[in-house]
Amino acid sequence: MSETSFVSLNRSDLMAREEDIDRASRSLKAMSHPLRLKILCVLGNREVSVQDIVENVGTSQSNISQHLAILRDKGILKSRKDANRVFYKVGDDRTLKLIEMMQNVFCSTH
Amino acid sequence: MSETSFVSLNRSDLMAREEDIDRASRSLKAMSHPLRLKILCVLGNREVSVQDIVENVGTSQSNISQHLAILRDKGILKSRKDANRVFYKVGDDRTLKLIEMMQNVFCSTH
DNA sequence: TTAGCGTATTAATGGTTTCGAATATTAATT
DNA sequence: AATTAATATTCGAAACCATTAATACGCTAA
Repeated sequence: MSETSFVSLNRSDLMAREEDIDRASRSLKAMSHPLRLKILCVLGNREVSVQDIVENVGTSQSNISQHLAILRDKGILKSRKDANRVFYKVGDDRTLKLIEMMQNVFCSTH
Repeated sequence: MSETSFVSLNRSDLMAREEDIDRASRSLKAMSHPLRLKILCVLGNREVSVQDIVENVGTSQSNISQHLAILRDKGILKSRKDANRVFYKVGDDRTLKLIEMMQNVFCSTH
């Protein structure tokens, strides 16, 4: 009875597991910086060079590079080197889907 | 047929505007702490008392209260006082939808 | 080989977040 | 009025994050 009324401790809840929570919050945290979110929006489902990201996002190359490193290290972006340049893209379909969904939720032109 | 093809540098893009980006990143940031994400998952579409949140999330009352304040101040939660207790719920449908979508994306039991 | 481009790294600084502990507030109960 | 219950607030220390500036690295082309 002390387990509260109907406020579900139910372990079968979606996202009930700590592991899911931690994974999700790590990803969200990585995405929740304005520059990083903008990077993700610039990328969308394409593969874009650092150069182009810098131009489109609008901060220094060094700053972009650091944010890209964070997104890469957290498993959100993948990179590919081609000669002189490095191309980034969103690493998996789940994340891409989440970005699209955030656009749905947050974008006013819509 | 909407978004599979390109997601572009095009300035008419969804989430192209700084304002959307900032709003989105503020919300994401508020949601991206493990305890706060867990609070949101415990809430779902229901209204739950602080007491029950404390029991279900598992940290001190003070800590929960601080996290609830952050979520409330950022416009993610709304609260209602009933005598001695305070009940919280997710503040708007957009946010609720986002939470559901994150569950879709991140939860393994699924 | 040198020069130059594109990208990454490092270090220093300043800013923000987090948590525990203590205390305050408010409402109900005795 | 005093006590207890539920929630909120404040403070300070530690940890963490972001930005700039400077520099390094790796590649390509003269």
